[in-house]
Amino acid sequence: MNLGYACINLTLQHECKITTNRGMIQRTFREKGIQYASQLALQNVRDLLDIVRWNEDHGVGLFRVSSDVFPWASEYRLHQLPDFAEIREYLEAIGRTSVRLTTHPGPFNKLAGEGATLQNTFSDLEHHSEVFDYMGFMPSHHNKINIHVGGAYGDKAGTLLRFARNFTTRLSDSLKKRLNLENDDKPGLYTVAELMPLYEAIGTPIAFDYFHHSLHPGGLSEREAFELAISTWTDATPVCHYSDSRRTYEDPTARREAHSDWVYNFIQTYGSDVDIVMETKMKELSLLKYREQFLMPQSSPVLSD
DNA sequence: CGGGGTCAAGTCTCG
DNA sequence: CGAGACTTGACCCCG
Repeated sequence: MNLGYACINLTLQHECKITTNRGMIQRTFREKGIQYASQLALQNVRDLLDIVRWNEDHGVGLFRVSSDVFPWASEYRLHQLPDFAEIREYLEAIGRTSVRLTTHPGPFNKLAGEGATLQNTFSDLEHHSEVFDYMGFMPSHHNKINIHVGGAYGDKAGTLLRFARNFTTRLSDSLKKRLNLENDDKPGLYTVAELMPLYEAIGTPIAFDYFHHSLHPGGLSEREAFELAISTWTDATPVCHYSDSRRTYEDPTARREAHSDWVYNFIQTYGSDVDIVMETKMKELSLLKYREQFLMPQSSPVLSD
């Protein structure tokens, strides 16, 4: 099992200002254009390599790449960036590491949407796939591009049909082989069971999100939903997302959907081999702490006393 | 250089 | 019915 975390390494961020999400507001992009976007992207990929190598050095075999590495990516093609040759070398170096890289494009991606929304979704998702191409990854769910269905539009079944049609007819083959779905935390959206027909229609595996499931289980036990979800991964080790509840463990006034800073419970995988992305606010720190608390026998209170 | 207002996109839910 | 959240607070201006 690989444990991983998402987008930010707090240790490197605080010690060396290493981050991958340099960006700019729209006005700055209008004023400075692709030239400046290229400079920021170059710094971002350089730092991404440092973060991925840090992960390797610390036995962290899974990492979610931020979607902010290329600022305003929808406004240009990667090969048009003035610094592209150098950027590409960094992407290739990142791809040669042993860390399993995944990504999670933003909530504006609506593959069941229409018009400009749908066009923007195609462009953003293909961008994520292209970055993985430059990293040298064969298209598969080993390097997943994880999204939510993104809305129900008052008609869950019809929305899934539109999603499946757009997936089948409008996406590149590489993207199709990388895209996967995730269960939602809101009652109006999709449980693992509700995503199964979509998986059966178009083959998009389901990343099981423990916390979302706890908020919106749809009649299945955690074990049932977990096992259903991991049964959909046929070309790669299943990925699950984990967080505890901030409201339960850290702040009774927090929203019920808020993620915790740390992990407080042993992550039950029911005997299956899965990879787990920790979606906790303390990032790699919560991962290191979890490993010490729950995975290293010598630190168990029972044995060390 | 620190603090605060502001910031692309869509949809849903909370307050 | 508007603000806040979502995978992630950071940018940018002003004092």
